[in-house]
Amino acid sequence: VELGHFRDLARGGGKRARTRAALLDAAILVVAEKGMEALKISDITSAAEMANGTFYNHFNDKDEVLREAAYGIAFEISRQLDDDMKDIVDAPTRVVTATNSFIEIILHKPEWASLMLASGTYLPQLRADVSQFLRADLERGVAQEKFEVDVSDFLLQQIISLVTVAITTQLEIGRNKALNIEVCEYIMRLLGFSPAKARKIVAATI
Amino acid sequence: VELGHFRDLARGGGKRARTRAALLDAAILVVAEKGMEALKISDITSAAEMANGTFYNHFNDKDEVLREAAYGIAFEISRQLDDDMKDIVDAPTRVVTATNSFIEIILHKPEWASLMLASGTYLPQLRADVSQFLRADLERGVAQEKFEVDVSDFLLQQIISLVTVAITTQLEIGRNKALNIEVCEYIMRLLGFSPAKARKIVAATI
Amino acid sequence: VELGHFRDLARGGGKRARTRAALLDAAILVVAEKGMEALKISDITSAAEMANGTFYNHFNDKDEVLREAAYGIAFEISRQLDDDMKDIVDAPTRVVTATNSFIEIILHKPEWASLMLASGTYLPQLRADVSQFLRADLERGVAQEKFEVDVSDFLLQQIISLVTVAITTQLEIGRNKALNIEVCEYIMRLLGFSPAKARKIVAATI
Amino acid sequence: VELGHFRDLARGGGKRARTRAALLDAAILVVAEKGMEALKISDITSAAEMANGTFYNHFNDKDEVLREAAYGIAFEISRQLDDDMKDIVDAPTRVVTATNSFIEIILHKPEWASLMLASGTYLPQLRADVSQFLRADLERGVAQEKFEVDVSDFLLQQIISLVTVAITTQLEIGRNKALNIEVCEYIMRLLGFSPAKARKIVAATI
DNA sequence: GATGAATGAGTATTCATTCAT
DNA sequence: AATGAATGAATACTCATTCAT
Repeated sequence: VELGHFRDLARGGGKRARTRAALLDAAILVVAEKGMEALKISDITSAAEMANGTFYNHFNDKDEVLREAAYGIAFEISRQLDDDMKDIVDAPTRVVTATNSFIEIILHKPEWASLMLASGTYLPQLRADVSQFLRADLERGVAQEKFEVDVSDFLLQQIISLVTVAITTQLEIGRNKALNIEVCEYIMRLLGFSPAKARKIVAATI
Repeated sequence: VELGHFRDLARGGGKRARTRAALLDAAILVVAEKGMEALKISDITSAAEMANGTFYNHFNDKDEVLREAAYGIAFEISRQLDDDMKDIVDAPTRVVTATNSFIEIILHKPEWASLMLASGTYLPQLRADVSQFLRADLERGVAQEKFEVDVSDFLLQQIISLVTVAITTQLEIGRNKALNIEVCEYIMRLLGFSPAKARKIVAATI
Repeated sequence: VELGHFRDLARGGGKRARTRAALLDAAILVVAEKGMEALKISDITSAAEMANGTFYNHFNDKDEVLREAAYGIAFEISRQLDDDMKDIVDAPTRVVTATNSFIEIILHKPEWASLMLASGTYLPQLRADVSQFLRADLERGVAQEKFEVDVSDFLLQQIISLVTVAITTQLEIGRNKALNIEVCEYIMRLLGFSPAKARKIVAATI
Repeated sequence: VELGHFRDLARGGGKRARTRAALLDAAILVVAEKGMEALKISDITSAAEMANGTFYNHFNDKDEVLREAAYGIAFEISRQLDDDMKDIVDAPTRVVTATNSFIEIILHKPEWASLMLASGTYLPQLRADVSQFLRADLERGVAQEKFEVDVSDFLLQQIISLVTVAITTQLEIGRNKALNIEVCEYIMRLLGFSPAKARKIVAATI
């Protein structure tokens, strides 16, 4: 059988770690199915095929398990993004690659999507952490005199919101590569490139 | 005392209409304070200084009162926007004006903001209705050969998300005219204008 | 239009009497549709096309309107039964006639049935009042040396229960003359007649 | 202390089974005290000395607990009746024995009576199940050329209603053996026996 | 007298949390 | 550590009753 991400990490660990991992995986699945609001502890434990009381041996409350799951996922996504981007120096190429890879990673694990998107609202710290990577690339682009913007939190939020829309749209209507290209072009335009230049950069990258 | 929007409309109406209006106003306030998820019927009735049973004389459930409140607000916003825009023919000017006015209207009634923003998720029909105005202006801009985009639902969602971020940011950090200018410039860039042209259009408009 | 029984009686009376009568008629209808347990005051007033507050101008509570309606119906049934029986002296003939007529009257006004049947449980006084007519005929039959029974409350209840079953069965499966004959024969048997004699008496009467 | 019927059955079972049994016993008691209509979940749980939420760990709603209690009681009554009747072949003797034993069993457990009697109305299936035993004995009696009747649902209802009256009367005025004899004689009369023969059969049996 | 809006006590139901086993 | 039964606070919703118009 296919294990969830956390159970996979916990393979070979102790029983406690494996139980905990199973709860984290279950929490992710349940959020994907029912959303964060409708989430019940008993949904998590029954998805993990455990007694409901077991939950409290590992977490104090709903928020705790969700926070931990969200950070775990975010960490894994960062790891994969780092992999994809470690040799790229050109800032526009980095931003386009990051955008496209991020969307692709999430759409390959759609059960992660709900939690990630909701965390934007529920876990401001997570959003801030994630933003730092983007901020670095934007500042790099400004330094390279490629981007014509002031790098600010507001700008970061704007770009993140464009990416978020690209993800939610594809979760609704199904995967669609063209939308990835489209959103990358819009981001490039937003960063100061002309439509033609934006198209060229994106086409050269993904 | 200052009345809420609905009580204001209901002035001179019958007792039933006034009570109903008070509940709509109260629902808006409570959503602004606690969010839509945490909303309890008893919050609404106690904010309206009524017995909880009174709620059910006027609405069947939470959704009904929220839907009605959201549509009422949307209608009022549309009315004001129409006012601001009735004589503008240039598409970019229309888009910039609409964006700026919309943000200003919401920020003048911050208690409307939560409901409006949440309605994007909860009332897809409302979002679709509102989108039509924007779509018309985008298509006008394409016809005028000012905008270099394909008008699609995806594009509409992208632009709406930029505006949404501008609102939520100002709700958090306080009103800031510069952000209105910034988001309008980004939208102009996204629609195909160069940074310089975008700046000029926005500066000429707001 | 056809009026209910009480409005019919109240024709020509004052407005107050007519409103009251309309409520009594409405109560009967609603009991017939929903049963006594599910009965709501607002059901009665809306069936009577009145405001719910009007109810309390005429009755103190549910029980009062139901009691009054039940007695009114019982009185009307008695009147009709008296009519059918005033010239009959033979006790077995009286009992068979009463049984058959009672069932027929109720089945002609099926909206009366629910209230009458329920009143057996809810209004012991009504049941006792009605029983007196039957008791008189039974005692007459004993005096005539036709019935071989001790007349007791228990016996009355037994006979009434047989009649009740005949009514409820026909309310469920539809009217069926044969069941009237059958129940009359069973009552005659119960009162001491042989099956053959019972059949003859019933056949001669209805 | 004396346990209720279900707790008695559940002795030695697990905690879950015992709690469930306690709720079933409590439901029976509460129905006996207040009737089925007035029954509240909180009545049941407080009679069982539990928190109200516990009810929902075991039953979905009122109907479910009542249905289960009614079937449990009916099963126990059947068991006892079977015991009393297993060696009796003569149909009239069987009917008289069954009638008398049924009444006696119920009057020994008066808290069962309300539920059983109400179940006639609320659980048509239960009534139908119970009727089958009576039907078998009536058909046996017809085959033995002892009973002069057509066996029909209507006849079954009639006899059941006579028994029901015998029970309710004794619940009201106290136990009274003579009424058992009386109702058995009436049933025998109804099945075609003369008063004298009916008396003899009943006297020989109980 | 009639109206019907407002009231609020009463009840069912859910679910996070505890804790004995 | 895991279990899962029990708990009870929280909340939605109903409807008899009141009372100002």
